[in-house]
Amino acid sequence: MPELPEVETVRRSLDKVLPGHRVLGTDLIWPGVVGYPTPAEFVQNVKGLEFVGTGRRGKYLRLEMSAGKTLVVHLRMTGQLRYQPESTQEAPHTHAVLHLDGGYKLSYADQRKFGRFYLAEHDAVARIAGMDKLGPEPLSEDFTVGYLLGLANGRKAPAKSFLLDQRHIAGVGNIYADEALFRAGIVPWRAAGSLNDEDIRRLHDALVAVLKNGVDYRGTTFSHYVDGLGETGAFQEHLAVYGREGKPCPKCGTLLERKRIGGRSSHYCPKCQV
DNA sequence: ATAGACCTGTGC
DNA sequence: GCACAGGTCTAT
Repeated sequence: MPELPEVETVRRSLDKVLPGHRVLGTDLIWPGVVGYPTPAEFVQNVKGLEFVGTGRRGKYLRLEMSAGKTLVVHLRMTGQLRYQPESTQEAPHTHAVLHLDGGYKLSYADQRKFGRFYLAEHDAVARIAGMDKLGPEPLSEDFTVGYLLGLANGRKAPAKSFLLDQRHIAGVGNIYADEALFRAGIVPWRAAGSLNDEDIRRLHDALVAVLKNGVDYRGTTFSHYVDGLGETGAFQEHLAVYGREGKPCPKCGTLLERKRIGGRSSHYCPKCQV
């Protein structure tokens, strides 16, 4: 599921309701969800902590807590983090429930069990969760055309794989990479180093625009993605190419195609993208 | 760079 | 039965 726009939408939804709540206790239904520390330590350490704020780095959600601790959550493909009343029936595949004061709970469901929780001191949690090698945030001022130009220079990797590398840009996933390449008119298999200045500028602008667009529409829901209050996104109604193979290109009407690039399905228009 | 691993489910 | 699914890590 979640790429930058989805994780950002989860963050914004939880930011309205979570701060101020204290953790009374945790049900770890499937202990494997805890990446750090041990499941028993996690349950012990999180008890009594209060949520104080939220943050996001790439696809990692940061829930800042009292006592200088941070709970990092990565939803991977099918993770769902929901703030809901204690009385709400748990969704299928619920692996962890943090019981909060005030009659609420924070429930984590994940069909494929890829997502992970990490709890550590504020300044150590990034390293532990593996988020210390992330590239710049694409919606920040750090992400410039010049940065992308220098980064792509000499790279043989396909543009698609180049965009998905979290060390290059944090938070871009399969949907938004395909959408950005379409908007920039670049086929996904073009070597990143073969893109000229004008290509890179278009790619940069397309990436920023499509990610902003995704955030504005509160993410893309195919089957699993929901925000922190269980609401689906709406960007699936505005996708140009992703998941639309065999359908007409919104620009030229040519039938869209799909190819595997770098092990991931890539959707493109054979006429608009070169 | 590609394949396999991690998991469970859906659709053809 | 097989392919495929929003992600990332490891091994070859």
